Amino acid sequence: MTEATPGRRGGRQLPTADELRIWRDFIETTAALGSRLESRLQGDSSLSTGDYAVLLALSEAQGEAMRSSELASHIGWERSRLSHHLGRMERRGLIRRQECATVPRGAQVLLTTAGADAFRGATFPHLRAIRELFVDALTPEQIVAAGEIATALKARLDAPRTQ
Amino acid sequence: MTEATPGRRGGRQLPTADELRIWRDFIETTAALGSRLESRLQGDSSLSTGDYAVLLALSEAQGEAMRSSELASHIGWERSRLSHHLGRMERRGLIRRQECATVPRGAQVLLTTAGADAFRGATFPHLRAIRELFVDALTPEQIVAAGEIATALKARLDAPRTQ
DNA sequence: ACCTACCGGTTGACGTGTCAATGATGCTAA
DNA sequence: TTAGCATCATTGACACGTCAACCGGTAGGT
Repeated sequence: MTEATPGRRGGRQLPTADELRIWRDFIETTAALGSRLESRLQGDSSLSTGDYAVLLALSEAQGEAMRSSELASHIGWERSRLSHHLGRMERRGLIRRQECATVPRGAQVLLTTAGADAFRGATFPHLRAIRELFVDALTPEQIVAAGEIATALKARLDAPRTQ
Repeated sequence: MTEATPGRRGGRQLPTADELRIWRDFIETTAALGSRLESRLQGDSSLSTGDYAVLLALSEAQGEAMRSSELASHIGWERSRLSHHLGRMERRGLIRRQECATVPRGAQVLLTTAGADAFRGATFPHLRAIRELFVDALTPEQIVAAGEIATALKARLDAPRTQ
């Protein structure tokens, strides 16, 4: 729709100065928002957002357990990243790993009671921080717009041709 | 304005399910956009976005040189982070460091010719990637909205009380 | 039976980021 | 003068992410 006429808009190769200024504001602010959330979570619960994502997925799984690669695809991580992270979480006693009986070569990831406790303690302050720093910072219309922008950006990222 | 009546909106402590879904889409997509830009830049020029930020600042400085802490505050980094990064960039020959004549204990950061070349080679593909993945993915109205959202989020992040 | 190819998971190397501690230097006040 | 004290920059320890290599095992084809 926006790309119907390659004459004006599609012909340009580079962003304008205004577009570039908005781009920088946008990417830097969202990155800063992410790190602020990260450090709030860290201070409130000694968990990273990565820890939180893993614990959330395990909490919602039946038996509070999942196969490793299943967990990886559920939270959208590479297997290697998850393996490293699980190693660190295991050292801190948040999860356990054991061989999977049903699937050969599969590894079950189990929530420990310490992990479940940490997750429960982290949830409320984390959601409150999301509300303070994101929801309350925007008007309802802006929240809707943010959702639409995310959808549009995601569609472009997932599009095969543009790489 | 939005916060005038604590009855409906200000009274709630936690985000709604819809708000939370938008939050996740938003933060995950912007993070993915950042990493895609990162890997595009890496592939096109063997520079990271951190390298690019440093080289951009130095290119625009008179004499293609800046004092270290000046550079740090210009691109919004902690001095420690910059010091580590400059060490890696120096190993790759992109910059040089030397004692500053004017300021005692100050360190001048200088662009090398290799650094300037790398920056020149990286600029065009980087800006093109920004256009493809951000500008072209959004309607003009969405770009404006993205700028306003970034401004609102930044204002909240900078507000002292909410921390 | 054997070779190959894939699959699930781990590991190592390295770049990156934060935090806290450490020099090195100049300023200021007892 | 000397005892703090702030400032500029670096360093070390550690968490985190990606990439490529690896390992053990199952499955298919010959």
